[in-house]
Amino acid sequence: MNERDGDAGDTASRRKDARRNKETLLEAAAAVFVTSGVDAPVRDIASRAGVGLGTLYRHFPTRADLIIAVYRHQVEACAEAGPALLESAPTPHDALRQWIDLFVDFLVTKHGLAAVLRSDQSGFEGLHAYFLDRLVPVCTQLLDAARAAGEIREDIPALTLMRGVGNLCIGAEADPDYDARRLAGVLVDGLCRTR
Amino acid sequence: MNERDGDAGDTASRRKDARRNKETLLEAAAAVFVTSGVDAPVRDIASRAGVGLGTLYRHFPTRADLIIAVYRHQVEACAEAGPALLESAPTPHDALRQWIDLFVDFLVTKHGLAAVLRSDQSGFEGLHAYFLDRLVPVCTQLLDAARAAGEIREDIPALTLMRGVGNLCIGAEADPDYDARRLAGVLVDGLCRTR
DNA sequence: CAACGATACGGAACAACGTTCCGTTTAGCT
DNA sequence: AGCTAAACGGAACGTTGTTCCGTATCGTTG
Repeated sequence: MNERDGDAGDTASRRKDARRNKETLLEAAAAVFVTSGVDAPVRDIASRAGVGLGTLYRHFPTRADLIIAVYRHQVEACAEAGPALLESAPTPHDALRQWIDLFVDFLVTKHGLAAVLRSDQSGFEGLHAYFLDRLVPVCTQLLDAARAAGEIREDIPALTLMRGVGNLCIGAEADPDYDARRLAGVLVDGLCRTR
Repeated sequence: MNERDGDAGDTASRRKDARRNKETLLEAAAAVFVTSGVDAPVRDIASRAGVGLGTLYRHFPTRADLIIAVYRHQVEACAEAGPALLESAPTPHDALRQWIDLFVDFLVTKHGLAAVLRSDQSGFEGLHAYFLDRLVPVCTQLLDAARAAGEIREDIPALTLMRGVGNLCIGAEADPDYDARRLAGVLVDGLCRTR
């Protein structure tokens, strides 16, 4: 819970083998995630890193911590894109739409990440919480701006929208006929106050 | 695959203990599903029915077959509601909206059913196929009618819409702050050609 | 109605998973 | 060099879904 900020701090360990192993594990995990998805067995990652299971679990007490560590940079980038888009886009609603596109692309790119984001599976509360803590405020900002401009309906909270978009992305990478990006676009369109 | 029609036929077995056990299993499964969700361990269902694992697996070779059998009636009702709504609703788009509401209610009521509908998990292809075979044609009919009336955009296939709505329902039963029904409504709104 | 063969039964056993635990090794300070 | 705290590996545990087979039982047939 206190690992929320910067990588420089928590990678610090007295022993350099520990630091090296953590790094190796991150690389191995990233590699395995792209080939087998985030559901890949923990053992695969450990063996790919040439490391024991105990080592993996000491560095990343739960599978969620590993996923968070692997994708932290990209989540950060997505979060930072929010305010930027708000300035560059013609309208707040356009900014929102573009940001959602970013978010969708991120989720769809990682095999099964979206599926794992629904925290009802035990052990993933951490992942869920991290995503929400970092991205919901950004989404709220975009939504508020669009609301203030009178562009969208007022009764959809950021958290609901994000969970909805996240859910829409589930299984998107497996099936080319299911276009999660377009569907998310439709959802954002539906936010507009018409009628 | 040939279990698709009527229950009267396939429940027929020479031995009445077999028939009785199948019935008991269905009741036990339904009961366990409402308390523990469709993810409930198979052993729970078998023991609740006072029956061995082998018995359960002989009657329902895969967990999906069990789920299908338990919910067949309700799926059927949902499917039949489609054409009816098309006649009773003022516009095709209204019919579509109401039908989606029905579909969402069905999914949200069953704990975790929506989550399990994404067939990427092995063993659930059957469930996925059953739902799709039965409901996609209905949804297609509603969509076509709305398209013919010029009410909605044309580039969202029924399958995509249904998978999207199904995904939106994932985890809805667990968290009162996540309103899948409203979100599905927004999605259907987004289908309307505006701008 | 008795015997027999097909059918169904129960649950032990297997495989795959995440996670825990602990005896062993080793890095880095004194 | 020696010592201790830290990190290591991987066997072992608990929980899944699923398979398998020796045993019990039903329904028919002589």
